[in-house]
Amino acid sequence: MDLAFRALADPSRREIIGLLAERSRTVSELLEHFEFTQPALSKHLRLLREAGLVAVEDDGRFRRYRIVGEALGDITTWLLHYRRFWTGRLDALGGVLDREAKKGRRAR
Amino acid sequence: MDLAFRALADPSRREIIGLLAERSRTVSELLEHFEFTQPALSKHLRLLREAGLVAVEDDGRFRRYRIVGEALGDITTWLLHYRRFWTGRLDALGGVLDREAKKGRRAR
DNA sequence: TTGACGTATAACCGAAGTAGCATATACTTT
DNA sequence: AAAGTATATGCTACTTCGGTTATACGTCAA
Repeated sequence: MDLAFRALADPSRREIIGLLAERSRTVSELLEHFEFTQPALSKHLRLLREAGLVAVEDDGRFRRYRIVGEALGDITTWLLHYRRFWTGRLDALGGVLDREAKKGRRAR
Repeated sequence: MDLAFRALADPSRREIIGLLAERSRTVSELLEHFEFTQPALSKHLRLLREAGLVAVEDDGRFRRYRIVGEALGDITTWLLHYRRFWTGRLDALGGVLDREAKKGRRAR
């Protein structure tokens, strides 16, 4: 989990996750959204890969990145152990989660 | 959020959160659970403080630490935007969260 | 008031992370 | 095979991290 938390500690990498959440993208597509250089992006992607947060797939001469949910799930599960500490938000959160849980059951 | 994610990237600091989740503790109480020195612990605690994850209160000559939920809530909320990526776990998670949501409603 | 206790900070260390530039690798098209 | 495009890695300089020892400071007890 260290790697996942560390990877998400950087705003650019969180933004990458946000972009990949919309749809999978190649490196050059991702690059359009950032100011920094391509090697810098590749390094961010490597960290995200090593943290298990994203995966790559060869796509001709491109490399297509996508989100891998498991690592995100791991750390979220860890965090949810402490959800009672922000119970002020439990109303809003609870609503969302309750709906989500129902959806989950329905899908089963 | 950078600081919170970064603070949680260290296993010792996550353990501190776990200990403080049981109950608030003084520095020396926390120290019993670790191998490293007191200054090392103080540094971890400083990072957790700066990330807004914990707060201190003077208690005579002791300093008592406790969890502050808001920062945990912030990052968890961020992560939950991507929960659809680990829907395989949604069953187990959904069960927990559903119960939690019900408890929230009951407590209201 | 003196001394022990509890905690924080400072100074320092080696290891590891970060950013920019240059370069290597790999696939595609001609 | 050559040239172009897409992506990854190396290198170097700089910063940060996690730990240590030494020390400062406030509080309590005697």
